[in-house]
Amino acid sequence: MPKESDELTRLAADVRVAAFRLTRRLRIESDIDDLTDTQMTVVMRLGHAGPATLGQLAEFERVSAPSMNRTVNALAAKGLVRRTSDPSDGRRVIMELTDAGSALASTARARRSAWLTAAIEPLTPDDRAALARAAALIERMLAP
Amino acid sequence: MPKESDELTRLAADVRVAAFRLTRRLRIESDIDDLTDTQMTVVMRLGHAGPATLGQLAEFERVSAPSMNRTVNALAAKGLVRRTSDPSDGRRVIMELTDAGSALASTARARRSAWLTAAIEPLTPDDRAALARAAALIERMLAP
DNA sequence: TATTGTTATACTCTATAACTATA
DNA sequence: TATAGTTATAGAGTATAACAATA
Repeated sequence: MPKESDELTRLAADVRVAAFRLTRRLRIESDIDDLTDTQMTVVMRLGHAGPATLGQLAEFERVSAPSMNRTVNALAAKGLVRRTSDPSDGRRVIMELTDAGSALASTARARRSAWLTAAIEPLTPDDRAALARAAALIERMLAP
Repeated sequence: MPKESDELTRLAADVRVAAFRLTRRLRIESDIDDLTDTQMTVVMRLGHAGPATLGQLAEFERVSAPSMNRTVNALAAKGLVRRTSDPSDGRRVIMELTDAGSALASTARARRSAWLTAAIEPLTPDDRAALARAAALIERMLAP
């Protein structure tokens, strides 16, 4: 009979591997020409979490401010992101998606969902419940 | 009462978001100085799936052969990866981890597992079972 | 003086095209 | 001729340091 800690370690490894593989696959599904991974990540972040300052984006993506500035410049040049100044603090610049940027985020989201929805569709109600529960558990783990 | 398809879409979105967030967090946990994300990914791949040719690595990581060649050069310069020629086909070059590379992969794996194991440890047996089942389901979805 | 963003500069990652060696 | 890998060159991402504007 395996030790309790062995089971834990095994489960952690299984969850980790599943998350990495699924993420990789979903990223492939949502691949969009003319946008690098970095740029796509920022578009998805703005689409999901709404407008953000340059510093917030840099911190979340864990890149330097100059690096994020460059990425935002590229997205702005493509007409996907718009800069507006914060009325309450002149130092701050708010980044938000343009209509084209929102549309692109929606398209990418739809592609990802399409693949995953098709994969989930044939599952039994019990299986689906397990997935739902696991997703909720992970969200709880990640919560501050 | 929501339509069946709405539930599906919602579940797919929840699973997708959970996988992305967990992956991001796990990547941060395994951050190791002096190795870029790309380099670390290749080390983990070789550690997990064993030796591979340059072409196989490039295809799996979805980068060009020259790009992967450069990454492998960097890893070889750091003493983490070793090139050996395929005895059965002189064109091919097999990449494999050195002892130092294997050790580094183990360290990264341990760091990731440490965080996730700690997060799973306080869960009830039912919750753990849901995670295990979800991980197995995802592996099945990804299977060819 | 501290914070937010930007510019300057240098190094790494990436791709396409051209080249070498082997099948 | 086709395939696996490498080298050459150019464009994009990244970081640190220095600068500008606002709090």
